[in-house]
This record gives sequence, C-alpha cells and structure tokens, in this order.
Amino acid sequence: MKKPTLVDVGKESGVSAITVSRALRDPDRVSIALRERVFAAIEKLGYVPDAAAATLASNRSSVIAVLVPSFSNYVFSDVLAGASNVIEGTKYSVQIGNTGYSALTEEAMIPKFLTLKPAGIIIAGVDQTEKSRKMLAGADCPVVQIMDTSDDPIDVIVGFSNFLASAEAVAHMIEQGFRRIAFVGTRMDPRTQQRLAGYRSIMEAHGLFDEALLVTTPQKSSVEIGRHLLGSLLEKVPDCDGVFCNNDDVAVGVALECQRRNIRIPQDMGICGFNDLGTTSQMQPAITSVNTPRAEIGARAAQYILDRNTGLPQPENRNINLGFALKVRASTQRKT
Amino acid sequence: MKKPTLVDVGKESGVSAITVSRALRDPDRVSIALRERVFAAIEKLGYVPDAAAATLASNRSSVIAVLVPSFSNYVFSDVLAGASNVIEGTKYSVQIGNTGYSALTEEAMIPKFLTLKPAGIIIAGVDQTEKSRKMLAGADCPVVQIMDTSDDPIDVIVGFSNFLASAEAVAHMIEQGFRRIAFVGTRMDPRTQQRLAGYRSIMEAHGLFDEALLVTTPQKSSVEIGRHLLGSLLEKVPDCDGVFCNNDDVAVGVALECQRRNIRIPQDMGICGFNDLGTTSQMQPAITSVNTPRAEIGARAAQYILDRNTGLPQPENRNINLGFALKVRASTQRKT
DNA sequence: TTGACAGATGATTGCGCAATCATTTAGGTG
DNA sequence: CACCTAAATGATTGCGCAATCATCTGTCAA
Repeated sequence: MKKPTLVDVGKESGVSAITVSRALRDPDRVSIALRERVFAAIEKLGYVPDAAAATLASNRSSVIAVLVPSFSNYVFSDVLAGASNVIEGTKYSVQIGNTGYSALTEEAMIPKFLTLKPAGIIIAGVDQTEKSRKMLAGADCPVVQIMDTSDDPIDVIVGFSNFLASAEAVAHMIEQGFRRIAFVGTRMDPRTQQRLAGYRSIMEAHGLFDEALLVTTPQKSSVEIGRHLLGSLLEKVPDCDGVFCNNDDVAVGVALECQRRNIRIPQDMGICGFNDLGTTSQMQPAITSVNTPRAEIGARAAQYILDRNTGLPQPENRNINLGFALKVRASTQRKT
Repeated sequence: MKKPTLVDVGKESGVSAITVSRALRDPDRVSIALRERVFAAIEKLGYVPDAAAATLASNRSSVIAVLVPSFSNYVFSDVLAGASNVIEGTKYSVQIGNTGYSALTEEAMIPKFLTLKPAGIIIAGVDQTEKSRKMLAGADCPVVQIMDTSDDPIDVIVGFSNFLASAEAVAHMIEQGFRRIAFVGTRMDPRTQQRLAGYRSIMEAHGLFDEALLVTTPQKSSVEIGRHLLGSLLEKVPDCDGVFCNNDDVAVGVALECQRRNIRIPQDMGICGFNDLGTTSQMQPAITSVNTPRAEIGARAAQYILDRNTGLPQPENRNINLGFALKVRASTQRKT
C-alpha cells in the first residue's frame, strides 16, 4: 500500500530505477521501447515523483519563489496571475512570500527561500537592502526583479518606469491647461516615491511645483481614502484644479467626492489615476489612467525563469522594459 | 565555503548533529547550557535548515498548499492575504495552485501537492470530484475547504452560506418593495450557482420568479460587463426594477449605467452587490452589498492547519460558519 | 552502597532520488 | 573480422536530515 518509488516502477517495467528517472527527466536518452514500458508502469502504479528527494539529490528544486509586498494590493495579484498562467502546466510550482513592504522582512525571508534551491526568484522592486542584493546575486538561480527598471539589475528586471509614467501623465495634464495639480499618494512605497519624483520633476520644469500640493498618507489605497484626501486637499489648496493619484482606487474616490461636491470634471478638476484597473474607464466621465502591464510582467518574469532552466543564456539586455500606456480619457480632456 | 549542515554546527558547538536538530525542533529536550552553545554556533555559521532533507527524512514538510480557482479574482487575493498574515513569521510557507475554475484541473493538481507532504491543504469550495475528495480524505494532513458551508466536509470547512447570503439580500429587496428583481451573474462558478439558487428560492416563495429575469455570462466579472449586462437586461425586461449582482464589480457597472441612462437609484432601480469590496459603499448613492469575511476565512483556515500541526485535535464542529453581513445602503432603501 | 530510573545525549540508519562513473550493446570502419 | 565509437543502460554513492534505538549521567530510595 506504500507510495511507489522509482525502484518499484523499475521493477514493474523490468529496468533499473535510474532508467525510469531518465525516462522522466530526459526521455530522448532512453530508447522508445523502454520509454513506453516505463510510462505504462508509471501509469499503472500511479507513481508521482517525490519532490523533496529530487531536490536533495540534485540540489535544485522546481519551486519558483515570488516575493511581493502585499497580496491584498491587487497589482500584485495580477502579477501573480500572469506568472501563474505561464507556470501552471509545467513541472514548476509557485511559493509565495509577503514582505509587508519592509526591506528588512524581505532580507530575513531571502535565506529561507534560498534554501529551497529554487528554480528562480521573482522579487518586487529594486529597493532591496545591500545584504539582500548580495544574497540574491550569489543565488544559484535566475533572479527577476519586477515592477521597475534599472541599469544595474541583480540579474534581470522586468517592468516599466514609474518615474516616466507619472511624468508623462502630469505633462499631459499641464498640456491640457491644468496648473495647480496635486499629487495624492497612499502607502508611499518605493514605486509611489518614484511616481512622486516624476510628478515633481515635471511640475518643477514648468515652474508649477508647490509643496502644498502634495497630499500623502501611509495608509493603503482605497476609494474611501481617495474621498477623504480630496477633502484635505481642498481645505489646504482651494484653488487646486487637478489631481494626479498614485492609484486608481484613489482616483475613483476623488472623482466620487468631486461629484458629491458638484465639482465638475474636467472643467473644475482634472483627475488622473494609475494602473488602469478597470473601474476608471467606466466612470462618468471616464477617468484618465496609466495602464501598466502587470500580468505581462508576471508572465515575462516567469518565462525568463523557465527559459534559463532549460539552458538558455542570460540575454544581452537585462533590463526588460515593457512600458506603460497613458489612457487619456474625459477626466483630463479640456482641449479638443 | 559550503553551506553549513547540522554536522558542522555540531562540531562548532561540540555536540552531535542530532542534538543540534533537537535543539531546533524541541528545545526543551536539550539542556540550557547546550542549547545556548548550539544557538551561538548556528548564529556564527549562518546555518539554515535544509527543507528538502527534513521533508525527506520526516515525511512531513512545512508547506501549506492553497488551491484557488483564480488569482485575478480579488476575492481569493483577500483569502490569500488573510492566510499569509497568519503564516508569515512561522516556519510554514505557502505554495499556491491555480485550478482555473476546473474540477478536473484541480483533480490533476492534487497528487502533485500531496507529494509535497504538506502541513495542510486549503482548497476552495466543496465541488471537488469524487476522486479529488478521496485523495484529500486520504491525505495525511489537515484539509480545509473554504468559501462555503457543508454538513459533510472532507476534514473542516471554513466559510459562509452563499445560498443564505443571497436569499437574505433578495428578501431585503422584496421587503423594500422591489418586485421585478433580476439576477445578474458572471462566471457562474459553483458559488455563483448557489447565490442563484438562493435568489430563486426567495423569488419563488414570493411568486416573483421569472426566467426572463436571469442574466448570466461565463465571462469574468468587471465593471464593464456590469454595464453591458444592464443593457441586455433592460432590453429583455424593461419593467425590471431591481438587480441582484453576484459581484460588486458588476453592481458598480450596473449603477454607473443606470446613472448614464438617468435611471434613478433606488426609486426606479434597486441594486445589490456581493462581497462588499469597498467601492460599493463609496458610490453615490451607496450600494447595498453582502459583506463576506474573505480575509478571516483565509486566516481561520491557516490557523486551523497550524493548530493541528501542533497536536491539537480535530474540533467537534467541523463546519466553521463565519457568516456574512448584509450591508444595507441607499441603493435598496425605498422605505424609511 | 546498591539498584532503579529518568533525563540527556549519541550512533546508526534510511528517506527517494540524481550525479557520477562503469558497463553493455549496436553500428560502422578499414 | 578485429577494432573503435557512440548510444543505451546499470551500479554505486551521497545529498542533509529525523526516527529509532542505545548509551550515559546523575539522583534518589531502600
């Protein structure tokens, strides 16, 4: 009644255990006749390989580690979904870690994940501690940073420039005649900081920057917080005529609060979101947002790991920039 | 330069390897003096246990398997977040599987996860195939079904009744004077089917059921699809005066489309969502929804697995019903 | 003082597999 | 026909740990 092992399958098909192992991992090196007998025996016995034993013997597992700051941030859910689509159906599996937006938590988690001898590691952002970077660089597996760009990735990075994305969005708003454009930011993680930097750089270039226009909170983003923050903003800066939000939820909240206050969009207030999660495009008026390739980032990161594990070399370009797309909608269109 | 093993730690601290192992797993069985020396050596050498070797030797891993139908369905993101909160910081880790809403895919995935010798399995729903049920029942670890209730769980089930939740919501709408209440359903997975059954049972009890009021699509839910479905619905049933949606995104879409068409909420149309994901409560008017304890379900499921692994017995009540909360808001309030 | 006993520690073994090296077989060459 | 080569298969070993059983030490009662 015990779980069959390679030896059992070997006996059943009249070959040695190692031939069974080869038939499974590298079928071309086993003759067709044997291969078929082996597969028949596997089927008959219901043999399933023991991952722990394989990992111990080969010093290499089929686990792909994914470290993200949060699971309740749906941006990372989409990344995970994209990665999962590529990975499901292969021999690889996904083990997840939640760093809670803390570089130190992340640093503590990395050794644990490395002892899994993972087939690859996907990790959010570029703001690892120096120690984390060293551990990852020394890891004997592909490492993919995601959601950002970098000239100096640990191994490979797949993402887009948060700085340029927000810069383009803000430039668009200025071009449409908005002047007192606020930055409304939640959580203030490294990527939000970069969006702030992009905003700031464009605003300063046009002589429009004003500290008073910055409204931030460490809380996580939500529609509700968007509504609150618009209230605080208007108290502080009554002549504000535009809002660039670091997140779509916040943008929807800002829009709903504008409607409640009879502030016309875009005549009195321009609104731009970030991530283009779906609701913004359906609002009335439709809200401009920066579409980010979240699922594709996950998929490309996973595909890179799969490729490296089949022997493909590191590409010459280790900075895979998938870009973004500013979706201009009614909420920021004042010119025709 | 090699990674230190238990033997190395033992040498460093002047004890045998097995004592080191004991100091880590069951410190009480090692004298305080030795324990301290061992921990000092572990620290000094940077020893990290090898999970694969431990799994192989003990036939038991620290992996908790979580099988959900989708990662892009944010309901399951919240479940995962809840579970993760409980698990992070312990020795356990989370490995995820995406069944893609297919019981057969699920059935194929279960053997793979079982060979991990997981510390526990969390699996969505009760609609496993007979074969899946058998495999899970035979698994040498706790198994937690989630997102539903059942008198006959495989091991334990943590969730709420989708049937009762929708029944209560629909009863509330009827009580508020709505009569031609449509059911708008996306995806039509087992839980949506149960919501439909709850809707149907109440509608029939009041003599209000009408096949024409059912609007469903196999597509995944979104705000956009909600808008489209309201269009189809009104074409088919112009006298429709209420909509019960299987999902908040759909409800928001329905509400936005009503606003576009100048259909007054709730005077001309009552709207109720499901899950209470956050946006509904902020809409104007605020949309009624059924709040579901997604994160708590994940957390309780994880906690049960942790408890069982520390030796706690199976509880007498294996059906842990966390309930739901109908959040009555303006979108369905016609009476005072 | 002796023996019994419990607590603390150690030695041995095997988990299931893949890496490594060894052996066999078939096919081709001069 | 002897010889060589490459392909196909097998035997042995060890990965790092925990289970099991064995041994040692000290304490206490009779």
